[in-house]
Amino acid sequence: MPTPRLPQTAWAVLGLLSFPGERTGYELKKWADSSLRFFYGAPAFSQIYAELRRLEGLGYVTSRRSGPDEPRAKRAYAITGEGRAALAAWAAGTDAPGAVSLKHPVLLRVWLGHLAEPERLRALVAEHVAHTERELKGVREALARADGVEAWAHPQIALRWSERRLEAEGELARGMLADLAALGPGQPAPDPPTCG
Amino acid sequence: MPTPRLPQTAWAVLGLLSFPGERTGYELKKWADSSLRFFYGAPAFSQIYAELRRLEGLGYVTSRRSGPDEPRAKRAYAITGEGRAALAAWAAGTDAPGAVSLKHPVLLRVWLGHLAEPERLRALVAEHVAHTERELKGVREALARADGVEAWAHPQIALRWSERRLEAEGELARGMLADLAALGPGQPAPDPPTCG
DNA sequence: TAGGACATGTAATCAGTTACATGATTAA
DNA sequence: TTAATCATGTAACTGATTACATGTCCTA
Repeated sequence: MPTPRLPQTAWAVLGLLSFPGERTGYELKKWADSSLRFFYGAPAFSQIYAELRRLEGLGYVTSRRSGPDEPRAKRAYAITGEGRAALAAWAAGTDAPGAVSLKHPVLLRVWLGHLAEPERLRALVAEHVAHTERELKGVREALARADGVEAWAHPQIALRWSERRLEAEGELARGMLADLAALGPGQPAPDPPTCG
Repeated sequence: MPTPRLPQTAWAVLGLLSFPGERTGYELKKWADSSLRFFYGAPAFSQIYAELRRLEGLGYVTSRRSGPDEPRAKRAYAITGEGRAALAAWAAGTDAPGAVSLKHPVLLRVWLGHLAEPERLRALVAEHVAHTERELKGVREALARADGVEAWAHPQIALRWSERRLEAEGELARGMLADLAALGPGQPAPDPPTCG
């Protein structure tokens, strides 16, 4: 059977399980929140559980419930040989990976800057710089946790990339602040919303 | 009436119409493809048309069909005073703009590098560098088109940000290539997919 | 006169989120 | 004993894409 076409998120969830050990959906979500999210985003709980069910249907993971047979007992998942093979086939796929998708609400507002108060715009970007700083802290913590674990060499590279990318994000925002300032006070204030 | 809660994409489409002139859905799509996409992504044709209908329902845009009354005649849209006021209110909104969303398929594969051939991984990232170069060309063309038009000062800042961000993306990829190389040939080849 | 760009739209589907419900376990 | 965290799931919705249908206008 050829590898079925699955959304990237399904491969991401399966990927989370490709590292040694078995884990619950809840744990997967926590892990995604603390590292996957820096370069791919973290799916909601409900979607992780849905993906796990789909992957189990495909035989890519197996689950073991740890309460005897209460409904909704804790359920730990592990990847199967088949799952590992399918994931490797996907990773090796010679077709181009999908396009990078970037949706940047801050930029959207700057782009529309002609309708905003210059000061408000400046504050928005400044807040983004501060937020980026906080994100950077998060990525560094993840990096510290992954440090020295030989099985996590590649995740570490991804996190290092994320760290540098957040540093760049801060730089970029500061550059934009300068561009905004260079517009000068000659810039007209936005139309008063006295519509007609 | 308070500004209704709309998806960011609706504001983006309305934003496209906030610059002088009236345009068709088709033109909006072309414009989104050549500049909005670098920092926010470009919605599909079908979605642009859908958003335009919604915006017209809200009274934020008006349309003028240029064929007499054939169905599906060319239809040019323009923003209304109400639309401009709503957009300005949204832009000024003190609530935090949504989170930056980044989905990077290349990073997803690098993160899962333990299942791939090192050489394949290297090729993947190298291709990404080449792709980034082509994107950079696109952004520079857009920048050239916007050059000197006083009404496009803010779009220009957004494009300048995009240019720098693509330069950084290339840098980042090259850094990752180095990290990958530093893993050395001591790295074990992936499990042969002889599953069990 | 054929092909490509212009132009608009429908239908089907899907990916993904939010809100909600439920209950066990653990720590203050 | 109360709150937080752990843990799993359903239901409803919606944002957005893909594939398709249709037709005009312009140009090589």
